[in-house]
Amino acid sequence: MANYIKKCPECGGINLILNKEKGEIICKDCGLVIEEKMIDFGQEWREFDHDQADKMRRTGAPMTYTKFDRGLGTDIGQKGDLYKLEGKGRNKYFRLRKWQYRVSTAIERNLKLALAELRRVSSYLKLPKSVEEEAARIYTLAVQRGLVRGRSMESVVAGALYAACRRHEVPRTLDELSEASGIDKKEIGRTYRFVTRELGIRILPSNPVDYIPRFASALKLSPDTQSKAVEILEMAQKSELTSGRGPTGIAAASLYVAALINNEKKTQREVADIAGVTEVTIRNRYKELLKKLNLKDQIKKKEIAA
DNA sequence: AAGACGAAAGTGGTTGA
DNA sequence: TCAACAACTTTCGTCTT
Repeated sequence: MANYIKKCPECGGINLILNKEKGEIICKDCGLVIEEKMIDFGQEWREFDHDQADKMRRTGAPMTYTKFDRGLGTDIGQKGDLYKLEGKGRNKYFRLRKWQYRVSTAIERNLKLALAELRRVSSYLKLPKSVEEEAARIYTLAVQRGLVRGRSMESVVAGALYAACRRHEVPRTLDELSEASGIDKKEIGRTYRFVTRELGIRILPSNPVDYIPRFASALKLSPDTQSKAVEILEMAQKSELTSGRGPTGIAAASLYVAALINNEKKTQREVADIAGVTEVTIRNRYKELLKKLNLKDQIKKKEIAA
């Protein structure tokens, strides 16, 4: 797995960090995110249950859910799968099979359109291929279960993408999804919750740390500040300042404080815009951070030194 | 003049009876 | 199903640099 890029185009630094899971290469010297869309070296699928496992584990040519006819139309309820199912799963499959027989052409048409849309949004957001795959799979499952009925195709696509991002710890905010897909934020949230609940997809609360590199890069903060922010974030988590709070707000506040400490001051407004929260939220988090951790000292010291 | 701060009122979502 | 509730936003006035 070679690193194709040897030097940072921004600063010429050679200190490049490869983040496999997020599909990112980050320059350690200037913090520039060089490549976000690179191939993912890890396992790019998740297995919900054993028949999924059989389908997804593979030797030989890869199959992909981003192609509309994969997993649909031709092979639901084929012999091999049925033997491995029992009870509820078996019934479900019989049901699906009958259902699918009737409307398979409609589903195919739907999928073809939806996956085109999915690819469009995904590339707009520069999401790793692995996330796109996951989203495609979620969407496929959703269609098979008839969850799209009564909802716009686009919103389900957006919801699936959002869920896929979360599962792969490459979180995008609802705002970003909304901008990319042109769907109302609330609508995405709604379908996202609905789909994940119906499909029994368990999503961990997103970790604020995952937002840091992207925000830091967008704010052109030094890698030093970036790691400082992560440090602060970890301290905050230990002090249980993070539970129940919006992860983006916490990430933003940590960055803001880190920037202060490192004399790279950004205004609250700037940070707030990038993170998609308001200044007020940053202030509140910021206040809590100062109070619970003794960061005050660190900032004071800097002021005196300066 | 711009940024930081905080109070007050409003919004959408979750929770628990 | 409804009301209480927490988190977050919007708006606005005041203080600081």
